[in-house]
Amino acid sequence: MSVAIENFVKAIYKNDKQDGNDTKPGNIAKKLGISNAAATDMAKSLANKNLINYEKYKALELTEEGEKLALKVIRKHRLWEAFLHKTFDMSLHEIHKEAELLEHETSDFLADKISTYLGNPKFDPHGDPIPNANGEITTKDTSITLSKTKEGNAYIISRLMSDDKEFFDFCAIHGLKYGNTVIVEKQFVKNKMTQISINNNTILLNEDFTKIIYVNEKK
Amino acid sequence: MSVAIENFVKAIYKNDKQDGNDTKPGNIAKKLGISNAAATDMAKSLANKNLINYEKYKALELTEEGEKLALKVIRKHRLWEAFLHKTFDMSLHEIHKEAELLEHETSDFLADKISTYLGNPKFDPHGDPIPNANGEITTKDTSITLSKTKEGNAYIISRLMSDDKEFFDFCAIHGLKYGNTVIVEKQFVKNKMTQISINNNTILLNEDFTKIIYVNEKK
DNA sequence: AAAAATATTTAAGGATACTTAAATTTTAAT
DNA sequence: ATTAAAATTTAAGTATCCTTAAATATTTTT
Repeated sequence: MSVAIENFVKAIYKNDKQDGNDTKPGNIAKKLGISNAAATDMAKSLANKNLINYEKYKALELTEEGEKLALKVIRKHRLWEAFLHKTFDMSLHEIHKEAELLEHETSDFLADKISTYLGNPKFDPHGDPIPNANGEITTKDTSITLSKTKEGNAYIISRLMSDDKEFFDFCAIHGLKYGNTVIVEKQFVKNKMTQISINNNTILLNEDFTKIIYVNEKK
Repeated sequence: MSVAIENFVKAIYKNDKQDGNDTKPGNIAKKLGISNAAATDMAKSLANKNLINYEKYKALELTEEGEKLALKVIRKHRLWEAFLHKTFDMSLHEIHKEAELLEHETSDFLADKISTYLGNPKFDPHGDPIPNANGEITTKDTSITLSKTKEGNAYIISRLMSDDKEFFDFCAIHGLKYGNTVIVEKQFVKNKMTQISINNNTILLNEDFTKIIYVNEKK
């Protein structure tokens, strides 16, 4: 499948299963940086290939085949991220950029080699789950966003759900990293801000960030 | 630049500097598996982009810029080959296939990371020279093809110049590998065959193979 | 040097993945 | 329930990279 098609099914999958956005053409178009008209065109074309179900004016739905393709691409993306992070010590933003390109030119054979080499990891360095070779993905996620944590508790960062360089740079500077511990000092409910302590520093995060940082309570 | 363009300049470079074929559109078309007409079209388009000099009915010539691009792609290809061979122990044929895809989606930044990781190697597992980040390539090659060796002498394999799976499979089976030693037992000049000994086995190679296996005399 | 063979170019056209602008449908507001 | 706003679709068109078939130029043979 072409790069455009792979990115299209990936965008549908992510909107649907991850970001909780709807999957109408306009939303997919925005995510991919193409016009609405182009998204409608692609939707028809993918329906012909039996990758999605398309009804005019309705949200786009992946078929079983379409979801399989999306999961394959996501698998390759996240395996590359894990690999580049480990092998070349590249930043969260860098690995995302490179993986975004490599994912489309990676054979299933090579993906399996990378996976084996890494010990078949279940999560990438952002904490995103890596589908296995059969397209099975760990979805049972008990973690919550920082915005929903309780004052006084300690949490372990489980996921940094973003593609944004500024966010990753911020995280790198302040030690917000997969596996690290944060203490929630105060929830400013009205202002939708959260005050946390990490590495003995206090920082105040607004909703933009507390909604994409996932954590598990530390016991 | 697009995949098609990168492959086009690469094909010109290889025909010209490596395989000693001429670089008229027809020859490039054959190498790339496209029609002659498509090659002519591309030639005009690349000339517009100042990647080649194009005169009707003449051989295609890379401009300085075009050669730079070709060397960049070749660098990425050969770095990937070296990397995949070392890290995942993949065969000569497999690394070629994968590198053929990855080469177009690899940033200069990542290429340099791979190079550093490998200790900035000058040759890939086929013995092909790897251009450095400035596009400089080791061309002073003192090696000769097996077809030109002398009876009774011992040689070290320095290069297996091919993209062909059958050839690589043959090499793998018989221990014909970069760095290994062969003894030339007999040259059948008339029949253009060469009898060699490797790992205490005697094998007889015809010209198809002796012209793409390069060696250096062992002292 | 002319004829035959070969290679290259031109011409016309197709598929893919986009664009903008206009028309249509859906959704939200009053 | 209309109307206004927003989103989606259709229509027309573009760029890239390919195709086959026909025209033209070059090269080889005699």
